[in-house]
Amino acid sequence: MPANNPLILKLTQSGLLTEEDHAVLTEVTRDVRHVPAETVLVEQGAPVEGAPLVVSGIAYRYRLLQDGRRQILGMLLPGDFCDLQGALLGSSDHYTEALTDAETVWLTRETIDRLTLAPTRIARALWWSTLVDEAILRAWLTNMGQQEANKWLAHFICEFLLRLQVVGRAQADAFEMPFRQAKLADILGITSVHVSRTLSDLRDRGLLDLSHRRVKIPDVARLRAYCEFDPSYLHLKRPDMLPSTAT
Amino acid sequence: MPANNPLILKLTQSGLLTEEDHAVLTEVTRDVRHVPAETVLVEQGAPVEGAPLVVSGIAYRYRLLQDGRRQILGMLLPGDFCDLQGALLGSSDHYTEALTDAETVWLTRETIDRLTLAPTRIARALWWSTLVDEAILRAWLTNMGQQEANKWLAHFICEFLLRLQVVGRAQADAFEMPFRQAKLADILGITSVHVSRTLSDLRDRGLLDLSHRRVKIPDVARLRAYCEFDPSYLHLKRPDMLPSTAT
DNA sequence: CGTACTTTTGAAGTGCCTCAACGGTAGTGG
DNA sequence: CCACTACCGTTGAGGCACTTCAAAAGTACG
Repeated sequence: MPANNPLILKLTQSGLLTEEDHAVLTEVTRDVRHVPAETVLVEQGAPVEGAPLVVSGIAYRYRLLQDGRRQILGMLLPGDFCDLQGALLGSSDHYTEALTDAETVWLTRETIDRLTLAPTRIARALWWSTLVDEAILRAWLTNMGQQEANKWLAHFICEFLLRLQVVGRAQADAFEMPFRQAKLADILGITSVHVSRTLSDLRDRGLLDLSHRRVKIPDVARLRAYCEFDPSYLHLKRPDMLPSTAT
Repeated sequence: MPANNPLILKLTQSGLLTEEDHAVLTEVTRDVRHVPAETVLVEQGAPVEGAPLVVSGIAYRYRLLQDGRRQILGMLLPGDFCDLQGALLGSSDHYTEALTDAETVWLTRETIDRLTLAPTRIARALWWSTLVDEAILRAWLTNMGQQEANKWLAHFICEFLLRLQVVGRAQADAFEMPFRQAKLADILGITSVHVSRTLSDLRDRGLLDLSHRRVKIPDVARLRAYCEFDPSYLHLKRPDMLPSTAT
């Protein structure tokens, strides 16, 4: 794995890691495996042995209801663990699936125990990362409960843009949307028909343009103000960082 | 603090603690402080020093929007940390407030560091408990996104009943509801008017009776089936345990 | 250039909201 | 024990956000 190991990039945001920790993390994330899009990485209910880590590409978590409806619970970017929760709790309460073609590293149960039971700062940094995941869930819940669809969609775009920028997968005001409107609907908890109408509405307001899988934001500050986006819940060191290299 | 320390009761569910760990936890939760209902325990945005633990009574987390609307993000029962997240991340992204009169213990930053940076199983058990909190958030998000109000309300009641039973605060099919319909509305993300109609609907179906602050469930299995309640996400050792002593 | 899939648009229906009034339920003081 | 007061919960009527069903238009790919 190259020097810009996304796990190290991410955990550095916790401010906890030392140089030696970098070496340990580099060593345990050596064995990269390629998976095609739509591969199920973790199955709901099944006992979990080890934890997959996303190195490149994007994955997502979701839950299924009895009638087949689906709620997407989170997006996993490079540097994110697919299911550290499941590995530590013993079983997962949701599915995790590759959204795009992706590269993953599977940490074994032994490696996880070694990292999390040892008196290192790595354990705390990994804990930190699950706490940030939890903070994102609280933000989603707030939007789902209190905001109408266009503000909630705008908020999701603001969050996704920023998270992509952190790992160098977005420009300052644009990025490639790696999924279709049907999945956006499963994220927001609305129908794909309404996603289409909501996108038209935001386009008409000049806040957001999504076409040909590409999101372009005319004025990021205005979009943020519109949906009350406050990035502090992501606990980034540089929450207003801007440009970076593209995909 | 008595022998039935709720923190120990809760963390025992993780299956990680030894007898020595119990002694350590007993020692750090000695200094109980009483707070009246509606006391703000953790403020959104403020830097967090130490973490309050609920010993008796009930607290809850919430977020405020600019216009004053509120989304409740979780209920905290005896044995739950109010804001371990905030203590570890450095600042909290939401408010935590006592719902009823409550007893709390404040763990200092030093104690938290000692417990979470040491190579003990306590650190893992505390991490385990934040992961269960996260699993509850995923369940709430799924209900909020995919279920109509009466199923979501029923699901919340099933979860709350079970969590109260674990700490001995509910009977097999009934419990005292410690809050009014307006707060139930802020939990579910609907208006209090609609909470009232939804409760009438569930009462008419014979699934649930809430009156004079007391919830009575004629047939728990039927209510669970109605809202697709599957308690595995709570990661309890005995998910179908039933009776216990009342408050 | 056709085929399959996504997105858009329209029309009608439903769940939930808003506003407003009425009824119930404590708690307080006479 | 009864008034008075202050909420809380219930009910009704009308409106809006989102859904459902269906068809048309746009897009990607062999």
